[in-house]
Amino acid sequence: MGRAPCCDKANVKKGPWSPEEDAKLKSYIEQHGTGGNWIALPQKIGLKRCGKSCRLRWLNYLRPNIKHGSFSEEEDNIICTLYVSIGSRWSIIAAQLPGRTDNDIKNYWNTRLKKKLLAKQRKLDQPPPIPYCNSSSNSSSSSSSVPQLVVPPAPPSIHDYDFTSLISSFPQQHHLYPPPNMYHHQQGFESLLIDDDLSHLMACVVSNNQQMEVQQGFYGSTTSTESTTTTSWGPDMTSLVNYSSSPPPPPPPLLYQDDASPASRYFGMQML
DNA sequence: AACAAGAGCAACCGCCACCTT
DNA sequence: AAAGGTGGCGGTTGCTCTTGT
Repeated sequence: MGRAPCCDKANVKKGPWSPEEDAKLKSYIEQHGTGGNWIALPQKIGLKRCGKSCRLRWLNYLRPNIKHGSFSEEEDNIICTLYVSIGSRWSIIAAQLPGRTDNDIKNYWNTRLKKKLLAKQRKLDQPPPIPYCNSSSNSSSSSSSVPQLVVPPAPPSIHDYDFTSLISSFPQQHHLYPPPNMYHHQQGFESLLIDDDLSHLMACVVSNNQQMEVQQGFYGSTTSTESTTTTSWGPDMTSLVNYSSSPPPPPPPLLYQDDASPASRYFGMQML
């Protein structure tokens, strides 16, 4: 059975709102509130609009203290930082920017900020190659603790993301969420860890059998002669890395302070 | 001046979670 | 427990304005 529409589509006006409609809606809500029922509201005030449309118009345009106009550098940084850590959770991002709506931020990201970041990244010099460790390689059989380096056929460029500038823009407290960003998705990464001096990178990938594997390497200015190591999680983290069909549910956001240990400075994984 | 392409943004659509009955 | 109603959200669309040719 199909879902009943929230309103009579045939008798509902669509498209841009007129100043009269705005005035009606604004005046009513300011005097009476929404009454807790957006669907019934348009009939009450004689608007031929869908209740959802009224809600959207109020939240995104009419409600007091809405901030219109260009975004500041600080707002840019907050949006970028949160996008990297939580993805396109626009309502959560909007909650960190008083006066901005999720729609505004979403539009801003899609039309400008994304391009701005890409342009910034293109300006970066050719980065040094990232050493990769193939976790399936037989590195443990070697007497040396230095594993064999494997150059992937098509090495993903971590420099597709400007982590340095993103991390430098972090506020005092850091929100941690598991969702990967666009880059992670493209490369199959589930999460990334970068330590304090930005020289070491740890990436979690999910292999075909849905086992999570860890690759660790060096990043940035560290000399390419440094080795990488295959890492396995400690036993207390097994539940995080051994799942059979679907990723674990996202934990609530965590906070850590700037003086937290380097190991805690990571994206996407909850510290245990 | 006219047209095309691109950018910006308001609004819509459809899905999902939660609540109520 | 199941079904229906509503709010909330993210993705997408399409209109308008600006810029380039």
